[in-house]
Amino acid sequence: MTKVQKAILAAVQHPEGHLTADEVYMLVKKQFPKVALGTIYRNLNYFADAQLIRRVARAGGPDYFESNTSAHDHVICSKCGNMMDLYIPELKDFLKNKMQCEIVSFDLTVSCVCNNCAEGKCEH
Amino acid sequence: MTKVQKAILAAVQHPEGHLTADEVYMLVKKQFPKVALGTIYRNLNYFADAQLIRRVARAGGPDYFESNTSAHDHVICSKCGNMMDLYIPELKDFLKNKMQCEIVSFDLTVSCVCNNCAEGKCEH
DNA sequence: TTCCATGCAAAGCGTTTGCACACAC
DNA sequence: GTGTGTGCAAACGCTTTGCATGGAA
Repeated sequence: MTKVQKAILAAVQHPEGHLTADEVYMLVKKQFPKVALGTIYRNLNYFADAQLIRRVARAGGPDYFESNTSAHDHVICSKCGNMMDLYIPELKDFLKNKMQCEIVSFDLTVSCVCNNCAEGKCEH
Repeated sequence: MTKVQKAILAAVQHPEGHLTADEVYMLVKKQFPKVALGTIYRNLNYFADAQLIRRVARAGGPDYFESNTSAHDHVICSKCGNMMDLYIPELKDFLKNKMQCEIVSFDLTVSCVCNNCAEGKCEH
């Protein structure tokens, strides 16, 4: 693995972090000023295919990349836009009972006002 | 309301239909050959803002537009790509109990093999 | 005449890709 | 030397936007 690749992986591996390709780009650029955005994308896709990281595709905005590859969904704060992990282990079975076809996968994103925003102390 | 606007609305109002802007464009073009894609988008957005239709945003592909504005989610067949409506009335309360923040909205898309594809008689 | 919807084309955004170079082994 | 990762720039798909025209009231 290349130095650049290590830096990209390290950037994404921020725990609980959900970074856009551009944010990864900015981080890696500090260490390797000549790195190209294409390289970032190429390697993020490579890592995602290899299941080392997970790509969280979003409509109407850039995709996010996260190191948490375990099955989970996401919450996005409608005020600050911060993305957080969401674990609902029972959801899969709940859905399975509602469908009349075999579930291949599912994608849930909940939008809500995060506690920090609700308390007016959000730093995002 | 303009003739073009009526044609756009009529195209989307296909029951159970989920059309991309481009598909609407093709349909309206039959009636108004000089119509522009920008006009399609402008009016689809206008209608969506007015709650006359609903925009179903998708990551990694064009958005869909549907006339069904009631609260519901979607199933997409992983084989043929056909999109269908999904009604799970209990889902909202189910999620409400799982979250520690106030839900603003949520978006669920289930991917599965539709019955037609499973039986090998899918026309899509 | 006034106004707003339209056609057209250009630009926008996020992402991918072709190509030649450069580095590591 | 051989090969694969890289920088760079162009192109991509979908969508939005600026602007001048045209049609309806």
